[in-house]
Amino acid sequence: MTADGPMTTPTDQVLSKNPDQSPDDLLRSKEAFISHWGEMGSSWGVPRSMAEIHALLFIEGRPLCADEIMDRLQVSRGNVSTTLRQLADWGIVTRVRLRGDRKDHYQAEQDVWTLLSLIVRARKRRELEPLLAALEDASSIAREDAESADNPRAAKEHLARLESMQDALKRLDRLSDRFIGRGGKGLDVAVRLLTSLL
Amino acid sequence: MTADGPMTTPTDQVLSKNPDQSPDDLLRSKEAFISHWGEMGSSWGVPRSMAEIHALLFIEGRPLCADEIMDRLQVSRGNVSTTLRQLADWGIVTRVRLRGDRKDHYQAEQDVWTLLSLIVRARKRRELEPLLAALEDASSIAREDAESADNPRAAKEHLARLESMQDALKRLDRLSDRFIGRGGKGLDVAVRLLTSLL
DNA sequence: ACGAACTTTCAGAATCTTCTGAAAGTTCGG
DNA sequence: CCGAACTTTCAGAAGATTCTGAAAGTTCGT
Repeated sequence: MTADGPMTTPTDQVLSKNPDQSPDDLLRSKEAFISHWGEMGSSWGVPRSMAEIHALLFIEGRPLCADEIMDRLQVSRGNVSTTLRQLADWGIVTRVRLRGDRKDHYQAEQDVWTLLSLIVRARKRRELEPLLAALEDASSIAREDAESADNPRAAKEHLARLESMQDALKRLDRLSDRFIGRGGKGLDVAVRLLTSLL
Repeated sequence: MTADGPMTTPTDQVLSKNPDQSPDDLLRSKEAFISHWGEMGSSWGVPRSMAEIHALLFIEGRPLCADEIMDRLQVSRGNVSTTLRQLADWGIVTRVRLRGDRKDHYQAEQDVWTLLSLIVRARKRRELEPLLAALEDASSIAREDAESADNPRAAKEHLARLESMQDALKRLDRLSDRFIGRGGKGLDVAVRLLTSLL
């Protein structure tokens, strides 16, 4: 610890004397990030408060406890508890125990590419995979039907459409397995690769 | 409801003689596709009925009019009208005029890669770009602050976090411009490329 | 210019999602 | 084992989104 100032308990930053100017630009910038991230989340089917809680943890960088989150974002304890669990399930937030404090603290993944990979992985599991399974079923039905239908032409065209959709999604599915694979750098690598090639 | 007047739409294929077996497997397969696509849409922030209308048009392949959509999916005329306009704005459905019929008919893009590109393009415009603009602002604030703050250390770390997020998203943004760029085959090409390289 | 055919609009209803908060559950030091 | 500290749960409230349907608007043939 370098002594380049008085006691720097991280939380105090907000309360520090701000003699003349700015009504705390740092805080304003954080809040801006939080609300825009929340906004984006909500248009992608992620509850706004979940995205905001994640944004707060990401932008603070340090582990926060439930109470601090409640205060900063004005959300209920129940909501915070439930949401943190989900974020932890996705793997983009980790529970951290601070010495001498019984409270759970939570810290967000700080590497953006790893973060994006984890998000992709979670959504792929929850949404893409079930859809693929369903398409598989629909194709089976269609395939059987294509044999013994009174209109084999229509049945075949239908099957072709289903399969073209299935093929494309399967390809994306397999591809994302690789991105996501080990580490979390897969996505980063893929993006750099494409950028240089295309 | 909404069963007024004599309707002699081409939907009658459904009613074709089905002597002994199947309670129409073709139709069942279509419905399965429609409801799963609707399901997926709704978990990605697309209104279920919008996804279903798109699914119906995609899986039928031929141009359908508002009345046929209303009948098949049991949704209101207003909903169909509004939704079709949005789908047309996204570019994944096109209005088609059929000779000798005053009704508008709508047809869905049939190439899956083109379809996916169009979806990506629309969402990028609606959501990614505004977020990037906001991040730009937040970074400016943070950058100014980093100079004249009482805690330059904290300010710098904050700025670094903001910028790492911004960089990653910008990269994705630029990359998707290229995928989407010409034709609609860009995505297809990118996916094949990656699959062969990774 | 009129009216029939068709489409769009939009206020309010219906529905679905998310959030709250208090009670129940858990954990841990002593 | 008790009680304080903390977390989780979940029924119902609040809020947001989506849908309906009837009225208004548009277009087109005559």
